[in-house]
Amino acid sequence: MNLKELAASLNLSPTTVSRALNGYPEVRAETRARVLEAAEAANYRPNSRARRLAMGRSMAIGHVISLSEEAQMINPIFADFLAGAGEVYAREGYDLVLSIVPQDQEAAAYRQLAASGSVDGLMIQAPRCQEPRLPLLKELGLPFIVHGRTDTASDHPWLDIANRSAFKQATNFLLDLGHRRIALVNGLEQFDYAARRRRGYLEALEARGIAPDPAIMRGAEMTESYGYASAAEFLDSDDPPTAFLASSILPAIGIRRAAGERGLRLGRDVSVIAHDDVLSYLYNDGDGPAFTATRSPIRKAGQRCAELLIAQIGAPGGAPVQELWQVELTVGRTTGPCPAT
Amino acid sequence: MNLKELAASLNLSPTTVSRALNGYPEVRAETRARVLEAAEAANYRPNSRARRLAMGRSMAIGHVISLSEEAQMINPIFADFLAGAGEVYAREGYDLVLSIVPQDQEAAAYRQLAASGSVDGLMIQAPRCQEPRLPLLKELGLPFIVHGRTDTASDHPWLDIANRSAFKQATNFLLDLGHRRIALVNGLEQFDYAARRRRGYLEALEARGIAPDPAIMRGAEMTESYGYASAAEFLDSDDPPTAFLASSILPAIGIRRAAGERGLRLGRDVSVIAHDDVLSYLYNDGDGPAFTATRSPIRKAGQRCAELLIAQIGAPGGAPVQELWQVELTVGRTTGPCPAT
DNA sequence: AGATTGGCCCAAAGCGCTTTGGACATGGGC
DNA sequence: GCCCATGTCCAAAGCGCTTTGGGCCAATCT
Repeated sequence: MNLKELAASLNLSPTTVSRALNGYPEVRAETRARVLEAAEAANYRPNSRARRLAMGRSMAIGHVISLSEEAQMINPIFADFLAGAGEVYAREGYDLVLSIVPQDQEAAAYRQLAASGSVDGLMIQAPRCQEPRLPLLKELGLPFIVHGRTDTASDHPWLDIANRSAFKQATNFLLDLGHRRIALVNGLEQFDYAARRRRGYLEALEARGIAPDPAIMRGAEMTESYGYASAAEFLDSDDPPTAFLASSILPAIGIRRAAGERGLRLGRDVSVIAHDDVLSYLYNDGDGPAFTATRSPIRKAGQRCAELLIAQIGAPGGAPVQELWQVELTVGRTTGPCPAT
Repeated sequence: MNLKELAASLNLSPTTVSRALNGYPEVRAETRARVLEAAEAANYRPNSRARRLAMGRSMAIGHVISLSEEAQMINPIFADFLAGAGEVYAREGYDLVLSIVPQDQEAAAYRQLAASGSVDGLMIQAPRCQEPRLPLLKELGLPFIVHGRTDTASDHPWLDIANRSAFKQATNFLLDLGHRRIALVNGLEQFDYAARRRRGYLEALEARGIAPDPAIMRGAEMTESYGYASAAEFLDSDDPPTAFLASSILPAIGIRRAAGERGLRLGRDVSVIAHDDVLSYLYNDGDGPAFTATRSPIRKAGQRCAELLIAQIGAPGGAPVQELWQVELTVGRTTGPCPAT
């Protein structure tokens, strides 16, 4: 059933039917009702291919996820972000077009989406400190928003959390508990968020005159086994840390495992603070693990980014929206005073 | 730059340029080369909206993920499946259209994708025992493939792993180690895979004349905290199990935490077998946790499903492909003989 | 009364491709 | 020398919508 047939069955022109369905005013109320009813009855849905062509818009947002040697995996954090954004897209009538490509085809994927007009906007995740996609995005001329920031001054829309201050705060919290040897189990520090967290950690140490020790600072893909391996190595060293700062709940779980194997209890023998993206399947609350955590729901970020992007597509021009979200430190059961030596 | 302009710049007709670009034979080799070169130089990419309309195909596959009360989360398993499928789509020139909707809009989402012609095929994940989407899918008439099976006899394409036999095998393995009280920490048993796993578990028990105890059998969304809570409760009961069967690594991690808190060591005091979907960020190998596991990479399943679906779209008709993958039990360090009482 | 407005509707022109149905040479076979 | 196959190209007709630019008539204004 297409528009022409529907129009014929109503003895109306396609023009009128189209207008009735799309809410234009120049159609009598009675006629509109008749059209809507017939469309409903026939289960008519305008052909999106034709619609997109005629309107010159795709009603779709592109997400590109690139898999590299280092990050072979689809980051679990992406998934929750996607869920948040996806909810908004569905509500607003946008499609979500997801491109999953090898990293060396990342630029090509963006070009393809833009040049072929498959999407009306792009969602950019996990920017690096020096983000090579930025010049590309300017060139493409599509609306976009970055979840996160970059080193360089930016005049594009972004949304980020206060990573530096969160980790500074977390480090200070541990310092206040008497910990002096604090390990950093960070994400890949080529990513801006990880670099900022490291900076916050270093600033806090420096403010107390503590020299950072590279031997207990690390950055890698945030998996459980990475957290485990790092903690195992640190704890077995001559000068083990008494506290850990982890960039995600996943490595924190690994740290807990390593500690457990060594008979160490979190919050008593070893303290751990994790950044908690509030991943839905790693619920960290209530009766749960209750990691002390810097917490910021990644899913909410996805929602908000989607809203901002859609707003920008709807009304281009204007100053780029830039939102910085503060992060709360919630105290759980994995931190405690530094044990006496 | 569109086709007409490109053609004009080459003193050719749009017809010829289109044919040259799309590899049709009726174009001189020299002309084709000229066209390709010019297209490359101009960074020309055919407008996908127009292309889709003209071809009557969308070159896109739809995935619908519905969030319900019980499953508010985007399942981490979906993410890896998506990654696998996405790789194949990218390689084959298909877009991945992801709809994330509240469960009560699930059917509407499928209808919308189909009736508006946004996609050429549908990927169905996580079928329930009595899957309400199946009649809907038949009605829609789009090619689709189900990752998993259903109770009812089916004449549609699917790909599944041997869940029942895997869990039967795992249960037998524990029984052979002398365990008699084995807890089941399953996924939501409205889903077919979980029901089958339960059946495998029950069959193995029955074969040894052991009556299953509902008090240590459970099914829910497979989170870490679910595994933790279940294990905590079971272990603190009057008649605690000596072994656990978990439907995913995530609850298994929770079980490990509960055991650890109680001073119990996995593989010695308590045995655990998990089903391992080989989620990339929960790597279970090498130096890692090495859960004894029934293992089947969900990502590979995603790849294969995508391949099968695309093949079906390319050549409709023919008998539906149905693939059943066997699952290997890999012995890790979380299982051991039942401790003497 | 004639002129003007506004409400309602329609015909037709795109949107930028692909594809059908030729057109026009050229060359080989008889 | 004629015919037909072959190679190469093009004009034009869609694909199914949206949107522009009227047309017509009843209601309102002067």
